[in-house]
Amino acid sequence: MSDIETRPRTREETILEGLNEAQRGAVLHGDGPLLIVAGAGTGKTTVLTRRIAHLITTKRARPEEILALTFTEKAAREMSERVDQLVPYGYTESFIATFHAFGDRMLRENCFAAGLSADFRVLSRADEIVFLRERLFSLPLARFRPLGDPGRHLPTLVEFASRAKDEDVPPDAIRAFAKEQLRRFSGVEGDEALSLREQALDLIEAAEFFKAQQDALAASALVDFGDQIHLFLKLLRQRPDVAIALRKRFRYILVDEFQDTNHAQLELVRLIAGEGRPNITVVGDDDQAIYRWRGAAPANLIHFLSLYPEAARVVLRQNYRSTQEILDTAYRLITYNNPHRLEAMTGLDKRLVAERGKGRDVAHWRFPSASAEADAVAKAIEEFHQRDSVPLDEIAILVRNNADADPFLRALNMRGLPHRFSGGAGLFERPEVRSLIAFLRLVASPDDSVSAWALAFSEIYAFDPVDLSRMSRYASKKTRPLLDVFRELEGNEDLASVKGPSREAAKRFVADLERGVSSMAHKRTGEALYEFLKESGYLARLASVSSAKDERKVANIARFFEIVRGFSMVAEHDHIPSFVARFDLLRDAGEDPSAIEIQEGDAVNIMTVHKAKGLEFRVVFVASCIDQKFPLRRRSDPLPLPAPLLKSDLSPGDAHLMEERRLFYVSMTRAKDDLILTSADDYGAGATRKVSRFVVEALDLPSPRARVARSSPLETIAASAPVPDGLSPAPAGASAEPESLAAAMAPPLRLSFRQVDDYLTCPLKYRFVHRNRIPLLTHHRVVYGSAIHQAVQDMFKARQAAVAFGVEDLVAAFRRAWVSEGFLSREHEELRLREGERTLTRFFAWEKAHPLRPTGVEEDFSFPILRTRVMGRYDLVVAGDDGVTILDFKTGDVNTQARAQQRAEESLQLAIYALAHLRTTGALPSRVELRFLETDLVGGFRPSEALALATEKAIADVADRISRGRFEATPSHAACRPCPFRDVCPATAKDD
DNA sequence: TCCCCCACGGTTTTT
DNA sequence: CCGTGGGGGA
Repeated sequence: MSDIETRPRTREETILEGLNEAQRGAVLHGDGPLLIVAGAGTGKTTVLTRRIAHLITTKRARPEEILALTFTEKAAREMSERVDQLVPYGYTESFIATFHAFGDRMLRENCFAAGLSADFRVLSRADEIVFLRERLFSLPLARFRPLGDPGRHLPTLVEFASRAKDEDVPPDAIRAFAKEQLRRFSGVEGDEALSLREQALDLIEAAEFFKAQQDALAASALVDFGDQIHLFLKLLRQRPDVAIALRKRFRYILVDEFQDTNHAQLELVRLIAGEGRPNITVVGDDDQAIYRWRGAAPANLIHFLSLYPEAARVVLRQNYRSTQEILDTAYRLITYNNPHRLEAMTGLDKRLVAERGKGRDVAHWRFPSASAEADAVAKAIEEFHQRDSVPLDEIAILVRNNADADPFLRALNMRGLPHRFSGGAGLFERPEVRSLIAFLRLVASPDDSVSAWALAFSEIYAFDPVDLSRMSRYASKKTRPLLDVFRELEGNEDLASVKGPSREAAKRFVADLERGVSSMAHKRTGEALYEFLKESGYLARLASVSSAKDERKVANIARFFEIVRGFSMVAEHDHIPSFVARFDLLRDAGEDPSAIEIQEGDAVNIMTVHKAKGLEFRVVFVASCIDQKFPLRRRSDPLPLPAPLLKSDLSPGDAHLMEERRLFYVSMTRAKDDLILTSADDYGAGATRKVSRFVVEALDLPSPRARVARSSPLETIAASAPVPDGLSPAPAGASAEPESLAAAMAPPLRLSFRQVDDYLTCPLKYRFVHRNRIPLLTHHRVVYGSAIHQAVQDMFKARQAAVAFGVEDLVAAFRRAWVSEGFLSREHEELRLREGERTLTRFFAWEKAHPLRPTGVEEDFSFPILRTRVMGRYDLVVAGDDGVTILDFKTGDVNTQARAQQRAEESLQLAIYALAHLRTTGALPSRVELRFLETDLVGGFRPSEALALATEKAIADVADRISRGRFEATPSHAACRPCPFRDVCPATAKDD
């Protein structure tokens, strides 16, 4: 140690000095297993790094005998660098890497022993999804019946499979458990038994699926990222010789962030380290385990002690980072996780002792609205920066999820404070990348008018909006692809009024597209895309105007090219159509790499708590501290792993809350000097939000309801701040005059149910579909639905005409109406065809048992509401003794009677039918019904006059807003997810 | 105190 | 769309 003391003290030395004699001996000189429990800000990595350096310099360990495993690449890099600095050789050959990198390398070194060919490939997530999808078609999944879109259930299954892997539950165990459940409940009656049986069946299906997928992957020597570890583990279990060789090779094993590793990784360490007294050091803090959803287990530390009971224990309590006030506040919070904490379980004392003294109080600021909260935080940051000279770099706003950052980003922008947001917010959402995607889509399917529209509208071509709208409407009217309209613009008399610049743009557009299509056959995706960028002149334009914005655009485009290149490496056929297919899967799998941020230098940090782990800042704001946000509401697993197979003994709810509390603990302990928790009453949803229970726990407030004293200097600012809730559109009163004038001038409107429905879903969607008339690509669900519909209508028309019509006629009608468009694959189409035939055959038999005698089939109706004419068509009208019933046939998975009834009661369509019948005949129908063809379920009711009048008012309101030109988007999860304009809509896009 | 209904809101990210 | 959990009513 003497060499250390002669140099000036560094932070590392301070940390080492903080250890008592025995601890220092254990950390630096100790042999055998060593568990270091290190709280926040105690220098975990430093101690580990020191130990590595000490092993090499003093204990004469050879660097290559040392294996150090970390959780992130960043941690691995940092550790390597610091070891390099400490070890006089100037370099080290120690294996310092993440678990994944280690598993990958070991598998490659032992591929033959593992039964893999030497050139096995590591799969991307998208590759894995492709595999899963292919398998899914061949499986008779009960609940996951690939009814509409087989890709829809993939996320559930993929997540299930990966969780099972992380929890280290083999498919066989899942299947065995499920079969046992099935046996137990097979004779038992009642709803609960039924649902347990159903769950068991699902589990069996999922386990089969999971197993089949694994076998398929192994057979083709493709391995997904998680499997590298699991395959390697399997190898080690089966081949003790490999494990022994590794044990000889890596005499020292060190693991950082031990609590963030999963069960499989713990076993990996054990298999390599062996029994006895291996030289293994793990460092972790159970209170900072925040990756449970990836299999991380705070109990790993306990588990380690049970594996190596003789392990030396060192607890690092000396905190060099924060003030005592911050530490105490955070500690008060985390003790609410007792008795499930290491301290409570083992009697260790982990209370942190600050080197830096007491410090200022932890504050909680509450505001009336989210924007007031954001404004006040931005203002406070400005003050910290200007008055106290805190560098912006040293200030962080921590959010629970990426979306929460929005108001803060806006507020910082308003004040001109530089900031960087490391939120994932989407590369694929950037306008410049969207344009490229639109180009690729359009090359792959030239009929895709949504993409054509998006690309034409983009800054690459910048069509005149009026002209574009006109051409688009024309395309829709003539049911031609938009691209064809561009192409044949020259001789088109109907579009003679299209202006010169638009004609130019269309010419360029068509030429670029045709070049793309002709390149498609012989060029790889990247090449074709690059050619497009070059030839369209877009790249040159971006490069010549060297603003920061354009630089970022170029950087984002470059990143997109990396993805294209990545695809090229694994794809068998790298051409645009296969890339587009793969891209869609990737996107469906939730993949969206973060866009480039070019903000360098001194800037405020905004990031999620997960990203902040391991970092520190002088001033930390923990934002949106309200119930349901932080802690975030628990979302239950769509397909839960059976409790007996889980390693945890906690209820899922408790485990979730404790994880969120650890997350809050992590965010609090990032602060060095000042910690401010902020919250607001209103986050735009109307209801007043409760303050987070964590704020109450940490600050020891009397009760969650008590209002925190607004003692901060920000109180005044908050009070005087305008309270825009972000939701209120343009002030209605101000522009009322011209709008009503516009309404009076507008031509009479014709509205169908579809139009009203689209407008209510999202006015912008209405504009896209019914105003701009962007022609849509056929979706397979539409093909299926309308073919079924057609067949059923044919049957009833025949009945009306007293013509014989058998089940074979029904199926024939179905086949006739079938259009081969929009299907994911040949198998998918076959599957859907068979599904349709089966459905119709069953329906035929069912209907024969209680036949309908329709008085009207596909009858048109139309009636006025003020100046608006409402148009529509009844599927089926049946006049009976007790009045008229109007029916509508539906396809789609409605499985329960309750659901069917609910759908009927909420159906705008049925309400419009009732209203139409009232207005056209003077009487309400006695009943309106939805009939679900797949399940033979019926939902219906007797419509009331009140419903009819309410519907009339709703339609009048929609008509009024349409004629006033109100098309503000109302983005929501429910509306945007199934929307065909999701990829091109500016309302879902993140703009600059 | 318990149960039912209604409104709310849609993760976190490693490789 | 649909689970969840809080709030309100009995």
